[in-house]
Amino acid sequence: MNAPALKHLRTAIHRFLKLDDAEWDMLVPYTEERQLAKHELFAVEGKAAHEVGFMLEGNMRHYYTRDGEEKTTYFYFEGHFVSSYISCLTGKPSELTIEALTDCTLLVFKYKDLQKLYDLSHKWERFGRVLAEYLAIGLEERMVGLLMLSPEERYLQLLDSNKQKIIERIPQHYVSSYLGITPVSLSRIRARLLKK
Amino acid sequence: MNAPALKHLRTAIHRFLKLDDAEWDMLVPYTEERQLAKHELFAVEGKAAHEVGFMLEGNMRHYYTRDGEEKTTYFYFEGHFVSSYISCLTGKPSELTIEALTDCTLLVFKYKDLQKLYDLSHKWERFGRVLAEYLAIGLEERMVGLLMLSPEERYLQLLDSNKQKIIERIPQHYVSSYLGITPVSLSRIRARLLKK
DNA sequence: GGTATTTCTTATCTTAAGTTAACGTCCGCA
DNA sequence: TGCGGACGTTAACTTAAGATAAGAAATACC
Repeated sequence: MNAPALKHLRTAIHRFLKLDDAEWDMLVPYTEERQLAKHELFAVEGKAAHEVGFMLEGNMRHYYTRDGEEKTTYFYFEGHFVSSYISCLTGKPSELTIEALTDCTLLVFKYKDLQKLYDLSHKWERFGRVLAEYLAIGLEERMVGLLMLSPEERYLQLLDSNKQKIIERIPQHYVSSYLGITPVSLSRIRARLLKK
Repeated sequence: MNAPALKHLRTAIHRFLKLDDAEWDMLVPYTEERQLAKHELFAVEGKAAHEVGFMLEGNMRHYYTRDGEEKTTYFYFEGHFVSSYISCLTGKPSELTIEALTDCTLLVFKYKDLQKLYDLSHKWERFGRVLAEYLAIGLEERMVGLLMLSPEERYLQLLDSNKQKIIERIPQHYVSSYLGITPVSLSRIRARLLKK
């Protein structure tokens, strides 16, 4: 077992709620470290997803496909959970694909093992609740941004976030589709902002 | 106690998970029926929210305010839960206002009472998880629609949903801001569609 | 190191949405 | 019942984004 990796995960979980050692130990045997090479996939559209990952290193994106075009709607960074979570929850085929943008290191566990913990432990069930609540809060913020801000404002907001350095290293056409605009449009917005 | 109202709520909860009578009875004493007149508010921007409602009758909207302008981002219908849920979760002041669009009848309970149930009962904790997951799934769908569909497609999608009849009775400028466009724009889209 | 591919920018043209304003209709309320 | 305000439509104009294409820059890969 990779102790620093597990410690990293435990710290991340503790941002949601504190687990005592016994509770934490329930998860450990189910975790497995995994490497993904750049461009490898963690979830594939059309296939039901069964796993949840925790990002130790690297970053990933997820995208939907429409009319043959990929629409990137989310990025994952170090310290985040990564999963086609809705597919895990519903058991239906994933509507999205998750791709490694760089070489990545993950801790992976199966969703059904997490469900076992939900069954066995009220505390883990609570973790599941708080995780879903956290997810919902993030999605709500994102949605409000899409409804209330212009593409330019959304881009500035993204740069303001603490992920600016990483964003700058992500291919721009992925960022543009995250913002809901075309790559050409983002390029123009950037040119406009430079002049100011 | 209003038995049909409670039955309606129980049925709605059972869509998430089944409660036995003892579990259900834990909630009942905390519920209270409430009438809201058209234009009355259920949550107010700037004030922390403490309540969760269940809609027995009528419909509501929630909106954010920006530059003095109201942006409607959600509608609530009969059989839905209504709450400034994020404010309840975080304890922070609500960023949104919830307004009755028609006279409404609600069953209301306090979020802190729900939290008590979370503490007392694994099963209720699970309800909280499933509710949050349901919320997240809905928000994800909404977000993907905003990113991948044109305003016209979003409007058609909204009409296709099972709420068409109700949507048609909601003032159009609320619908337009739900779609992320101006009232003028929605009016043009409608004119365009009529010609087809 | 050099070639091929991907990515980003720039330009042109088209299309649609934003803005503002005018007008008609409907509705609530005095 | 009549007045005032809210709502929806239409029109004219402005602004910005989409589509397409071409070229430059960066990157990947042999």
